[in-house]
Amino acid sequence: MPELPEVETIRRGLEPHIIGLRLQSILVTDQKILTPSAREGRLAALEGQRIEGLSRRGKYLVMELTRQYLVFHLGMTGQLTLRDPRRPDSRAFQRTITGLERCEQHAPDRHTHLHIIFDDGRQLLFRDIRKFGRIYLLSRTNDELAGFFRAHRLGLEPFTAEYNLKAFLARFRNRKLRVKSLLLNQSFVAGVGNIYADEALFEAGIHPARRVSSLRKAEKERLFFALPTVLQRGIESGGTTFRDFVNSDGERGNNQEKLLVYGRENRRCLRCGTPVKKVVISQRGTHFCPTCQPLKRRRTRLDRD
DNA sequence: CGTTGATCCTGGGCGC
DNA sequence: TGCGCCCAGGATCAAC
Repeated sequence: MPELPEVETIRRGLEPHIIGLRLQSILVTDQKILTPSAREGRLAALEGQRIEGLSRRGKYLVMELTRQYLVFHLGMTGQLTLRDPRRPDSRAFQRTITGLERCEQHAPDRHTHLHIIFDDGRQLLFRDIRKFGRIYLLSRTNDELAGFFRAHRLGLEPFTAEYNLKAFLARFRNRKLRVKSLLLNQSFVAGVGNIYADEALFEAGIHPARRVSSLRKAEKERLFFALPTVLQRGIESGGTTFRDFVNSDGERGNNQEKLLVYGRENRRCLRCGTPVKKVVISQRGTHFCPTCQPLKRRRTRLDRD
């Protein structure tokens, strides 16, 4: 479930600690998470390369090395944590109450599929219970990164200049799918997943089952502003942890306490008190307030005969 | 091309 | 206590 805010939280946590480090060795214990570009010993080429940058595009985390890019996608349950073997580990990846577990690194276990060992002895561990995560290896010398994102059809990047109202409105075209489905499509706005899609639609007062073609301009504009709002809130709260997300220090996020509809089925809407409903759209659990996000436009004086 | 639905994967929660 | 069942969902791919 790592979406843009969770990946950005990890990026910000790792960046100050790993820039400048040299990769000493890579240990792979499950090839499943490696795409063909990173398989069959190709990761050995990383040894000796230095980390020059750590960036993010949508839900992808990009480690910029001397000659190559190591690209991570965390899928549903992917975790990237730093570990110093000279320091004590937390006992296990136990579920803990938010805030209790502070800066406790975790020892590798049977779900840890990749170890990157740095020249100072520290390790970056990739752990992924459901193995939906993927690791890609790209050339940096003949820059394959832009082509990679093009091939994966990544759309507008929030918090950049390309995320502007004109480009946003242009991406609706004459599409017929439901607005929730559009938000989950990474070729629309990159980095939005199930949680933040529901939150943005609540923020914008739009029913998730609305057909995109039925949206009025004012509604599209509200959505344009709602998306960065909920994403920014997620980043500032250190990401959303329902079960598996932890930051690079092994800590849980706090944004689950700030969510307005996601995971609040049958509980009262925090704005109006109506019980929050949950339906399935595009095979995804979808939460909304039937009052704040009406499916049909309420009749107003102007609508009457 | 646009859209929908199956698929991958594991642990947790539930009913019995 | 334990078993079987079902659910959670991001991206990809097949099908229409």
